[in-house]
Amino acid sequence: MKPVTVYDIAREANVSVATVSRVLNNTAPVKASTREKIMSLIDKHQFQPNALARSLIKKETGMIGIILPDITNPFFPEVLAGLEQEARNNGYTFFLCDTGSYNQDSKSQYKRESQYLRILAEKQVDGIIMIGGRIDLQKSTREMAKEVQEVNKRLPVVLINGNLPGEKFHRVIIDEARGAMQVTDHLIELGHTDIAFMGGYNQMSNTVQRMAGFHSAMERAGIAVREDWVITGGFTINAGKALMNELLSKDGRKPTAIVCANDLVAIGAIKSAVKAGLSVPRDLSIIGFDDIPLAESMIPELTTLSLRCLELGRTAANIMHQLITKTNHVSELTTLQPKLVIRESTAPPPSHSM
Amino acid sequence: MKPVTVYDIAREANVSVATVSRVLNNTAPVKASTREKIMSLIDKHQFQPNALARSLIKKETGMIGIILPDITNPFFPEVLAGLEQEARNNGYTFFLCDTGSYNQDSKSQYKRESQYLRILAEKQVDGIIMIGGRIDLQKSTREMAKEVQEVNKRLPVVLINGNLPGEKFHRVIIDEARGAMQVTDHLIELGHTDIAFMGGYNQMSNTVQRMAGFHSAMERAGIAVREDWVITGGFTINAGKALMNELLSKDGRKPTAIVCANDLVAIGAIKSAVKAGLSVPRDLSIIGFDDIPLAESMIPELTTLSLRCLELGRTAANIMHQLITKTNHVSELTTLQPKLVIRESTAPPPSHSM
DNA sequence: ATGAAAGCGCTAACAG
DNA sequence: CTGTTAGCGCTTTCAT
Repeated sequence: MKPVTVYDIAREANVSVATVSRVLNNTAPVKASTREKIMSLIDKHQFQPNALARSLIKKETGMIGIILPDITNPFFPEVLAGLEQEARNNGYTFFLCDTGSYNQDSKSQYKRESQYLRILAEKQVDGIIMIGGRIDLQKSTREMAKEVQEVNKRLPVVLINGNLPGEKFHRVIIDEARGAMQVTDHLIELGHTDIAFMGGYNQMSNTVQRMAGFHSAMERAGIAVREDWVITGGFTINAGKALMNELLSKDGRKPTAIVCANDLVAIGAIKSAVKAGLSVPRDLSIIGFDDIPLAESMIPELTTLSLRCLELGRTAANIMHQLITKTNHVSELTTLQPKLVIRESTAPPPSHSM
Repeated sequence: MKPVTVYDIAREANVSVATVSRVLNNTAPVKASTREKIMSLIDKHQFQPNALARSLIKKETGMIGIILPDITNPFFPEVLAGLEQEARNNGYTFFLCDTGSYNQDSKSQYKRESQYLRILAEKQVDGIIMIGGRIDLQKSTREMAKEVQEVNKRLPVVLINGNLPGEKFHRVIIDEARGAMQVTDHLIELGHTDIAFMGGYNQMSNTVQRMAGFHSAMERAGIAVREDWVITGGFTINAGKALMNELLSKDGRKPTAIVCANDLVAIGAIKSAVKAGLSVPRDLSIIGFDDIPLAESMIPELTTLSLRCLELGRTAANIMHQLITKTNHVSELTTLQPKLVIRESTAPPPSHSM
């Protein structure tokens, strides 16, 4: 069954397509009676204007592309929810492009990002938001940056919690180094001195920033960092488990507290620690990063740093909207401050007098 | 800066647009030398064909719309990942439409579903996949069903784990009643007789099915169900907490085991139980439903029923692809069998001799 | 207040 | 192997 078009409506209403278009878009006054007639015809035939044709001429699609590495990591849905909440009111819909880092080598992940970048551009999205992936790399190749720059020339690109060298991008980020300092300070204030850092990847900028914050807090407190207590290996629960096992298997003194690269790692770490017979936080304090919804539901409830994912998403959506409509000048960088959330997984060290 | 079009390429290559189109789509042989020339021009100008124009004429967009109620519930990202994995290879991209049930009354959720249904149709998606929302309702209004039927006439609709009255839809579902029976049987085999059911909503079909499975397993074992131990109130961690508190505050005998409507509720229930001084599973066995990734990472690890989310997504993507390409006849209903995953949150009841 | 006509950027006959 | 031409369904001047 052939879809009905403006022509069908126009013919049946004895008007021109222009008039139909006018009532569709409220773009010019139309006599009440003809408007009525057209409206009822639209209703009768369940007419739905073809958005492709409209977008083709109007040069706007109301579509925003999101490129992210792994939708099953709870951090991303949280940001997405923020994006959606905000952008919905402005009439945008989202293309979700998951590059599927979870079971891929990173090379194919970046290749997939390139693909999606191209596809989204071809589909004429009004803007692209990137989270994770190549924009989290400490050093991305010239080519990887160039691709995004090229896209950025044609349509607005907003980077969430990441960056790319070269030309400046619009970004909204959480001050991660500062967050890591807050987290570490909290541990230090509790009396800890034997503090480890766990998780993430050395080649990723978020990890480097978090580590940097960790280091400066330690330094400021005059505590030496034991480099063999700074171990990386991923952002997943399994990574946390493995890293904790690794840490526990080392000879000699054990840390009394651990700063984790994110909540998932912290959860894995707690898991392994408990399995090894340790009590959290009595024997070992563990602190996360992100504040995903599950953090509050762990036993013990996870002390962590809120990255305010929802606001991150909302802010990005807002900026994107500004960029698309070009209403005001938008500052290149928007920085949100994280917030320490003290719950149950941290306490004074065991040797400490209470 | 004006985007470059096939015309620009054609002019500069001294060929017609048709030839450019031919090399773009490999739709007819082109002399190697002219192909080369065109290719290099494409590369030089970073030409990207406008997918809107192409789709307008080809009547296919490679876009699939997904309508779901809450992306922050980990069940959905898991299904999404499955969809994406499968559909990516067939060249589809996804529109994510989150109706945001998390902080809305249900009325505005359904309104939002209607909106998205319309938007997706207008954007000419090749198909729509629905999960949750109105298709989970025990009784949906005539109107809600009609809307989807109307859409289903114009383009393929696939329902995941739900249904709608009236005209038949293509569906892929998990046998939830059977799953609830497996879960309950597991508890019964452990020696439990005082078993409660917790979570979900009475007006939702998934809850009703799960309850039905629970009831039939109990009946088959000759155990009477205490109706005041069957309590509903949502699918979230907070719902689980509240319901557990409610259960614990009741006078008289307490259940020794609880079947939860999903993992999130189970997590909340464990949380409250532990807070109340109970040990899981020593004092109380708790069993979930879904097997979200976090289930394995709880302490204790959650015994649950795998809904095989990934496969659910993959299967749906496959079916959708068949429907879109009309390659083979696709059976209306595809049923996946769930799988009991025994972990740590269930054990024999306390009074039971070991 | 309305209509005629010219595209938006591309593909697909049809002709050569 | 290549060019010409007619649309896809809609919006938008420019007339009237």
